[in-house]
Amino acid sequence: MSKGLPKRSEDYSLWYNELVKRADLAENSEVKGCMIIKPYGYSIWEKMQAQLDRRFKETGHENAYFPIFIPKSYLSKEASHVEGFAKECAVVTHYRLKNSEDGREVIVDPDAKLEEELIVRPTSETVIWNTYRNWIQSHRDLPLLVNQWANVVRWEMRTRLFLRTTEFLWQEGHTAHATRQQAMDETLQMLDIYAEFAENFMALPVIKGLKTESERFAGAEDTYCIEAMMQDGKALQAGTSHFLGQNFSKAFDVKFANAEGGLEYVWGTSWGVSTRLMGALIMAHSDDRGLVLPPKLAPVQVVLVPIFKSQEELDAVSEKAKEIMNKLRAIGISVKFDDRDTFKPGWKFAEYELKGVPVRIAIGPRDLEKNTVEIFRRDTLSKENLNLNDLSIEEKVSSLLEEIQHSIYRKALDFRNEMTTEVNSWDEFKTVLEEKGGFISAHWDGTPETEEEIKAQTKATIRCIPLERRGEEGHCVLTGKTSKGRVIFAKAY
RNA sequence: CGGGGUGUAGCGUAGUCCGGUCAUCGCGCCUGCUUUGGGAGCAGGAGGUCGCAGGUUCGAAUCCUGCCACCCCGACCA
Repeated sequence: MSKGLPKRSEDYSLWYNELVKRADLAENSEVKGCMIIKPYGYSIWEKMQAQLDRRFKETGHENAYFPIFIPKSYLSKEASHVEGFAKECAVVTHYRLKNSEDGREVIVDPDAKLEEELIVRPTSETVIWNTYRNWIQSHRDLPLLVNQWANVVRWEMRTRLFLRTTEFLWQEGHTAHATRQQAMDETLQMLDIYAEFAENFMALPVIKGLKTESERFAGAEDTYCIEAMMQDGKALQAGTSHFLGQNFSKAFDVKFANAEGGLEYVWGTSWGVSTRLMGALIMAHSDDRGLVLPPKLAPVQVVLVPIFKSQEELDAVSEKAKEIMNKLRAIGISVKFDDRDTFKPGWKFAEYELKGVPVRIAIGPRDLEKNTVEIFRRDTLSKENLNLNDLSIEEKVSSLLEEIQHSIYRKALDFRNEMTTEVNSWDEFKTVLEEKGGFISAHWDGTPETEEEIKAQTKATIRCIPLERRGEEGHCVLTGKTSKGRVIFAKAY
């Protein structure tokens, strides 16, 4: 078996799957469609969680936890919500097991049938709005700004590690407001938080936009999203923020007494990002050697690899390595010193590249003589010899980490720009989509019928109507009818 | 649920048409020696109801029947 990964350019899916497994991020569970997130992968998710959670708290949100089980009747209360979710849910019908007659296996006890089935949450709007009815009476109870970190289950037909798994981890915010404007402000605020997180921490450029009616969340009045481009030119929806209007407050009868003494339905939002972000992170930056992690999310930012032949050499090198490690840790850089003698340096180099550690420092006997180290950056694969007499290692590493963070963002942005094409005719649309891929910026007549027809012919969907688009009248790329502006088309995950 | 594949050691595989020293090879694992600045070399070793159940045969990984599981393409989708 070859030790390298499959080539990204040859088989993108195979490359992705192998990378996820080999870099120790996750693996398929024996339970179909479910994923086991391994410790290394989970530690990246934890870093993402920490940053997002910090921003949620800074903007006044609090965490809470709601049940995983939803009585079936709750799901029937919001008509379009039923449409959107009813088909893909796991259902609990019984609450007890018993031994079979011959005692050789465990069976579902037929006597333990639930009167009302419980649905394993595909999302929590219904349980939460059912609860909000009791929490909200007055305008003084508003706004109610709650987030929960949870798992949800959607019984998808086809799954893919991180991008679409039967069970996934996410964060879902659910807020209630006194006015339409406040709810809309919240919706857009959270969209901004997602976009900033993607760009500043994941080094992932995203397009903020509005979903079309057919791509809208079931039960929302408007769905906003951030869309990212992967290295194969396909689009990935990386996060959504929904303006729910009064749909759920009406369905669950959540009213408040306003300052004038009148009774009104509250205005809602919900917003979420999931472990799919892990998939986005992996697919956006990685190469044929493995993962490339942005320093701000790397569980290990710097790895120190000693080169030695004997215990004496290791002792001498270790002393120097630990000195460097302490200096780096003192300024908040996460450092791992890998002094295992069960693996050789070359093996370690390859391993940490596979795992995406941004910076590697190698120190051997030759370095001790000259007071140097070899420093390697993962994103560009370039090596440099540093003389420690001439510079401060802390300053060097910390500026290098910043440089890497910036550089991989820039690279992803350049790629996206290069892979975004403005097209003005149907022939051009099909040619570009087929031969180049990526995002296509084109005029659309605004009808679901046209959108559907384009999807049927090309598999491309409207990823979003960008929030920042210049006012430009035009003609629909398919029908030639008038259009108020360009939208982003792409094949999507 | 449609269409196409595949099940052989922890992983990846050869062998299946043409039944008979055929259970192959690589990775990984274990032991020893030599190695250690880019995934080490050599020697030895452990590990298998060939997906399951029947059948044909002197003899089945191989042929036949049934079942099961998984993968890929579609429908579904954060």
